[in-house]
Amino acid sequence: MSELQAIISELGTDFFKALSDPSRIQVLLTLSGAREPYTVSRVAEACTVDLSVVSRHLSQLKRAGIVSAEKQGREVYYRLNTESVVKALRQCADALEQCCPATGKGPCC
Amino acid sequence: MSELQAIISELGTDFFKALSDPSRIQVLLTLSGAREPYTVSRVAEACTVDLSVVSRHLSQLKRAGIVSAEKQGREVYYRLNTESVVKALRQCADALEQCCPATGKGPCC
DNA sequence: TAAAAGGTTGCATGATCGTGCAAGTAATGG
DNA sequence: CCATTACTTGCACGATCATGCAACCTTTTA
Repeated sequence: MSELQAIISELGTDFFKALSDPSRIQVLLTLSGAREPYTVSRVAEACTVDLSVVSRHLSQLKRAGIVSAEKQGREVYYRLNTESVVKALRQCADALEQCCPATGKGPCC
Repeated sequence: MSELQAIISELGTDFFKALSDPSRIQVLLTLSGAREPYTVSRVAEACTVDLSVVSRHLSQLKRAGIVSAEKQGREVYYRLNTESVVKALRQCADALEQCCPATGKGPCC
């Protein structure tokens, strides 16, 4: 099994699926611009869809490992898992490049 | 508009959507292991779904800029756009990191 | 204890999507 | 020419999905 396949299998398609919806991207961008963890309500303020929808999107992003949640009282604070997302993207890029380097020495190009 | 938003907007959700299906990942992995461009039939041999489905997936990957196609006679040769995909992944990672560096000096973490 | 606030979940609906089969198109070969 | 090969596209079907509303659960507050 190739390096690339191992990485993608580990990530699962859930990672990319989580990034494949405009509303979820809006949620992600909102969190990326936040100076501190945001509550669901706060995220929803920046979105056009219903709060319940935002809640579901946040759950999905959490399942994909893209955000983390911490409950405090009746509020839930979400934050972007910047490090792990960056790491995942770079691992994909590295594995892809290793398989097919720009030098043209790789197997596929 | 943030750097991250600019990059994601330019990529479009089609990029991530193209990577969010197991069959398309199978197509991508097949091409990533290919030593030269593959015809649709050749890709389909490595996949479990119908050839017509593979044809559609390749079209979608092409629309997302992930693969390129070149017609020669009655055959169509597909190859992975390694460089541009790697570039896109790295740009996302860089923009995300710039927004939220691991040093904790960023706005969101 | 009752009311209110913050989130989550059930439900229904309309839309998109993945799939296979069959028909169609284009190029090659007899 | 007609048949074959390589691929694309129309069509139908079942599954998944995004969404909003309402009901619900949990925690705080009056």
